[in-house]
Amino acid sequence: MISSLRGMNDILEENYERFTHFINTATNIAQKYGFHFIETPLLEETALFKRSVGESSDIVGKEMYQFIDKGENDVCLRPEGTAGVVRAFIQKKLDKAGGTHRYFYHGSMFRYERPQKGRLRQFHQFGVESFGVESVYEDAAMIMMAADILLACGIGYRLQLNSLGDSNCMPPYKENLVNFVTKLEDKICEDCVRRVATNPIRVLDCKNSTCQDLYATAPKLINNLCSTCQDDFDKLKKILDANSIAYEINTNLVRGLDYYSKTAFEFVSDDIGSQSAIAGGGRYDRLVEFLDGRPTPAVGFAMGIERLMELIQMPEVKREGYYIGAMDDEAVDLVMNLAHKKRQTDKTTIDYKAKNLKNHLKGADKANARFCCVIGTDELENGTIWIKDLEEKIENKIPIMEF
RNA sequence: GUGGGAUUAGCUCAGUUGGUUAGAGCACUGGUUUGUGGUGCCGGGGGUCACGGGUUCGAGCCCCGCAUCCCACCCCA
Repeated sequence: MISSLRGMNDILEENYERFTHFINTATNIAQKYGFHFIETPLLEETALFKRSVGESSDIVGKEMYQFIDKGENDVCLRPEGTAGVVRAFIQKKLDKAGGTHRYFYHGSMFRYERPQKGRLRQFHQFGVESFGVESVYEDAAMIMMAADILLACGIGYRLQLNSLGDSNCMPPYKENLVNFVTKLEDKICEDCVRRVATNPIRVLDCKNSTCQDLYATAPKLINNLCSTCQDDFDKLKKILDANSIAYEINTNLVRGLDYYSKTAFEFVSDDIGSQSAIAGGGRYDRLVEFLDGRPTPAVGFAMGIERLMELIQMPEVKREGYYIGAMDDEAVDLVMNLAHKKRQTDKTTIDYKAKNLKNHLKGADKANARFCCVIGTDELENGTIWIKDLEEKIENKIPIMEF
């Protein structure tokens, strides 16, 4: 038997119901916020991700499905969605057109990681990206949209917030931190030594308690923001307060992708194990420029659909449509004919075998039909059909012509 | 990538110190004497015990390998 590749799952049956329910709910809400659907290719030039996500990130450094195609192009399966959307935005010259452009997308992402619960090699994200709005109100709207989607799906969460600063305050802070940590280099753990070289801010997040003690007096970015960043961060908190969105400040929250600046946020669930981030995003004002576009402010977030799936509260399934069965072999052809007619307007289930009434009622239950319709000898003779409303428990016979 | 655990029917799991034809519940399917369901009763199908080796007279059970999933690290959605 050939089975699917490691970390790559099929989505079917009950999982498909959950999956589509989420997509429909999220799509609906994104549209209410004025976002439009965008679809970008799964395969992109490798350079796109190296330049956007950043070569220092784990995603690009060791998790990409990268290969040389038959035309000798260096390509890879997208590990995240933002880079492709930004590329499309620039390619369509919307950066030069000006104005605001808001998109949402959903689809497969690929990362060559060791799978565990909530971490797959092919997984699905729902994401949104907003271009051209510098105002921090847009950051707040993003967070509110994500919160609305989670709420609509009945998913509980904790919202963590941080500011990563901008090109004014981040570089000097980073230098400051590197100096601080470098002095401790012989005392900190191996991972931290590596982090100093790749993504220094991550050391603050280290789980090693020795490291944590050493970093207690480390400079915090949140105390070193420039006035613009500080004002925006304060304003963001005010907007969220005014709209009853609860949050906690996590000064160690660092997005793993290099392109983020200023607002960074993460929605976390305590009910799905160690892979607890269910949505994450933030502002990325410099990314369009990095990818050769005209400087354009932007903000976005992405949600991990598989992680949300088991948290989604599914709406109660209601009885729907018709079930039609025959109690006599001679009636089967007629049943088939009626079903074809009924299917033009309603969901209709049909049993091809003649059975007694009890079994048809059982079948109608199993199909979760609202109406159980049966044709037996009596009905054949009189040209009628027996119909029972399984919810209201009302039954009657009507002429077949009126069915 | 590192360390640990698990793997028996479609699903959730039993399976004794290694010993005959490997079990249960649920699900599926059929019947239930006269046309009333979701919740009665009786029956039926379904397993290369993940896979590959080894030890043994004999392996679901012991040993080695491998795959997948799970947990932690790491990372992130």
